[in-house]
Amino acid sequence: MTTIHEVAHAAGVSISTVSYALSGKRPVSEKTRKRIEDAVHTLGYEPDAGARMLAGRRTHIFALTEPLRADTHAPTHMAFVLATAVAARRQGYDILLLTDEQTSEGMNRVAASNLVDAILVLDVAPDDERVAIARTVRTPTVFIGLPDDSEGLTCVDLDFEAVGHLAVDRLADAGHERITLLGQTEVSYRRSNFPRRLLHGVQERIAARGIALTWSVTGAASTEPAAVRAAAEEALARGDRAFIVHAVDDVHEILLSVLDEHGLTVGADVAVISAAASFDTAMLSVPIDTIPLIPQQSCELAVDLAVRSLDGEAAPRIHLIPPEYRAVGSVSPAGD
Amino acid sequence: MTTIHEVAHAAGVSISTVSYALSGKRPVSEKTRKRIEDAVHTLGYEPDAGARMLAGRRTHIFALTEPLRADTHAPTHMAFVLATAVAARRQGYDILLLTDEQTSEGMNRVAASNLVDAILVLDVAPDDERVAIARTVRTPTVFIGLPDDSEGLTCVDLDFEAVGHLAVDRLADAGHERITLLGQTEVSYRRSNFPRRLLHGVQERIAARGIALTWSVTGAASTEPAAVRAAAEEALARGDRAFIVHAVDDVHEILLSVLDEHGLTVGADVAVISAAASFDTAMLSVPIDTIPLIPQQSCELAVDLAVRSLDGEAAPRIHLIPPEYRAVGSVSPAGD
DNA sequence: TTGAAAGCGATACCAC
DNA sequence: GTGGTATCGCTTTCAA
Repeated sequence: MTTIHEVAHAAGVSISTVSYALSGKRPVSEKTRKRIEDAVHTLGYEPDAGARMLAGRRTHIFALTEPLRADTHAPTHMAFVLATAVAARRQGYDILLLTDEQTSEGMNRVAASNLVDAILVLDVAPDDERVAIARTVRTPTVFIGLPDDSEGLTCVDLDFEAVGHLAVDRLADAGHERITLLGQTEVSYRRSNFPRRLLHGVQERIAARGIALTWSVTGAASTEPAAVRAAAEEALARGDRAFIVHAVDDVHEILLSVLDEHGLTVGADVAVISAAASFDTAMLSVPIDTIPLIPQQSCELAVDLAVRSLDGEAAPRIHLIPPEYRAVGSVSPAGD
Repeated sequence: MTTIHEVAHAAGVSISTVSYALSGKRPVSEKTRKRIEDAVHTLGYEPDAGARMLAGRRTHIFALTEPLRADTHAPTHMAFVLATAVAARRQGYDILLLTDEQTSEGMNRVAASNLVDAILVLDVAPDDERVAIARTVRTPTVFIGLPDDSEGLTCVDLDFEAVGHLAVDRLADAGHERITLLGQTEVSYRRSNFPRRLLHGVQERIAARGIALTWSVTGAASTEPAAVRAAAEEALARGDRAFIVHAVDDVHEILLSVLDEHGLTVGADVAVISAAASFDTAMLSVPIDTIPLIPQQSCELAVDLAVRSLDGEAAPRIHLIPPEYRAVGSVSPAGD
């Protein structure tokens, strides 16, 4: 195993110079730096993780707690995990996985043993038990999601209420006076809080703009596609010609096929907006305007906040990411 | 931060006794052990991870490399990650995530820096680049999956060929002479090797038993359900009354609904076996005999092998897990 | 059955 | 701009 001593010897300098050359925490002359870098390269030197943790006060590891509930949407969840890992790595951090069954035990353990520099919390529930732990632990913690009680916490999330506002505004501006919201599964309105926040945003804005709303909870599209069809059919029967879809990709496809069966053209006869979807809506059979939920955005910001809090910057606060509207032509004036 | 010194002081012993009491590597009298345990408990002591890594030669961390390809089936993949994490934790190990973009770089880095005790490789491709790295690195590596060239490696996987044999045998024993295999997507037959192995097992056995086989590649069920329907319809038109399904849950459901539309009763008019599925086939609308792929099995064995290889046991070799048939009545004699 | 002390391999302070 | 060295907290001989 290559140690810093061997590198120092090969480069003809002391170990402290090697350390400083690598960390950049002290100026090193151009030539010695070059010699050191060469030695590092030819010897394939990589600082020992344990020694670095012990001597420095950084482990260069973040914990990621992810409670995999039965109703977790795997693709979305994976996108968040991946985005977090990539963002962390770019800042020189690795990700240590903390799964269920060890949620509280795991957080306490990694904190007490100084195994990680910070903890990132995924898939936050309204009454998340990890909130209490985050408050007792010394290790900086960043929530990707928003619990009901976020007092004193650092949280990052898409501004779902603003998503609701934005969606309604677009449809209202296009002249629609009746909107159907195809929502998530019933259970997700209880277990998570972002569906509620989006719904709330929508309700606020329809009230302000005098618009009629019908909100339909959808079942899991894969197991009960009939429920989604039924909701779509009823909406059309009611005369609704504007849809906000806050659901998985399958639900979008079902809606699109129902519209197609009725001979309705998206963007002409009927308006559709996909709200807070994290999959690529360009993959749908018909392009749909979208107000995307971008995992990379939330996760990069979360990692940034974690890093900054290690440097003493960053006071606890909630960071709501403003939504962005991406038009591709699925919304047009009503009745045109 | 609580250190081993404080624990030793509180218990009135030396730090070495504390260390031994906790590791159990040296006998400690009952009373002193009790005193130490009490001190540990009241002080909330947890050994410093960095110090432990440096002094001991174990980090108590396993790396898990998971290349998330575009065609990765998220739920299955998550099941494997989760199963690995749980199994590792039970043996006192945490999981460090190594994603794409850093596959080779990551493996080399964690190995060179002694960050992990072993590396677990998920989602193995036939010509996986991680095979070469595993051979150059000192860190013990266990593959969960089987690459084409597995010389000198430790691999764990379901015996997919045996799954093929078993499925054909059951159908043949029930008197079926014509079988349709609804397989995976085309791309997975190129990118992975377990679909090929299952197919091969099926082909071997139908040849041996003189049975006619039609193999259909299915598209992604969610985006091209029509392709799956078509394959099922053709099979019925051909007169096939026995199906082996090696695909995601959606494909199963489509087949079942086609059978239903034709007035065919599973287990009476037609035989269906689900091969190597990792989801719960009891959740399907009609119960189906299954030869399951159990992530927990592979992952637990893999973790076991990793742990054992640290103790110098376990020589490199391939571990194929024998398949198991679970009958629920979806297979019966042909033409009855 | 228990204790003293020598490392483990970095970081970062104190000198020069 | 560079070098010496105390230090981090634990594991593990070596001794008693």
